Amino acid sequence: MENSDIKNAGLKVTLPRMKILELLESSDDRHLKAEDIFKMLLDSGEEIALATVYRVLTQFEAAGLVERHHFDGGHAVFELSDGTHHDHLVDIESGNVVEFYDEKIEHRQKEIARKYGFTITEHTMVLYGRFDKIDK
Amino acid sequence: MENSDIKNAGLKVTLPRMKILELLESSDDRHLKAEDIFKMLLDSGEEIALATVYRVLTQFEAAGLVERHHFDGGHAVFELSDGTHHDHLVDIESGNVVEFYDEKIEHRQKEIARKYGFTITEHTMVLYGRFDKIDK
DNA sequence: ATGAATGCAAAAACTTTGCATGACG
DNA sequence: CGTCATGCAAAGTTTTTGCATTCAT
Repeated sequence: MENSDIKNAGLKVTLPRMKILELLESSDDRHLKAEDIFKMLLDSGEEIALATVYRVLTQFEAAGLVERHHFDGGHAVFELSDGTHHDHLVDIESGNVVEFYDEKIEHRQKEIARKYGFTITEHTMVLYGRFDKIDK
Repeated sequence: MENSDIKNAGLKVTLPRMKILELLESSDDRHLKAEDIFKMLLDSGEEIALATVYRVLTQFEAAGLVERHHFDGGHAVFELSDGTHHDHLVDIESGNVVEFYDEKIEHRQKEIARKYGFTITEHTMVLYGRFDKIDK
């Protein structure tokens, strides 16, 4: 259960934290803005402040529970981290996000870092574009 | 000269636009925040408004003259586009940015897009980390 | 009980916009 | 000269912070 995740992060198990974590786990859309989360929680009858959402997400990020991404658009999106790294395809029309992982790219990134004498702590790759229409 | 760039973009050649373009061309740091540009111009004695910097950068971006990136940190950085695509190494301590281009990665990205039925219009790859200390 | 977490409101950081004035072609 | 661009200030967004109150342990 997710309570242990919160505890392991050295955080008290509070209602807001549980609700946010539950929402991130159950949401269809894995990539949510703070405001999305805030509104979804309000809609489901929770009492929560937007400031709390930001604070909790920042704590979860520090604990490695979630990842914060800055896709184009000037706002951050958060996703539950699943331990494994992955990159993103972002549909510039719908905003839909698809995750992918490619061993060749990961490997090549390491080679590049070595070439530049660079130690990677984190990396993001985002392909912006459109998913082909499936006209039938 | 850069005046033709501005004209080709369908924009009047005004002092603010020229100064911003000149600064982007001459700056040591190729990646600047709007506020950086604003302050640098003020420091060099120009009279300009921050709003103008944002407006001009947005126009330049639309014209393909500059690129806007959203690295981690909640603010956009702008760089003069040189026609060729490249990716970035960002030093998480100093904020220094190094550009690189890797044919293998570009090629692999296209393969991935094809696999997902995705048409890429743009893409960014950022490696965050540290440049190895060169202790002598 | 006591230290941490929350809610609220205010503020901060970044960016956009309305409008009167000024400059380009 | 007409139109487009600028400056200024105000407003919009997104995110952070201070403080009194509430909650978890």
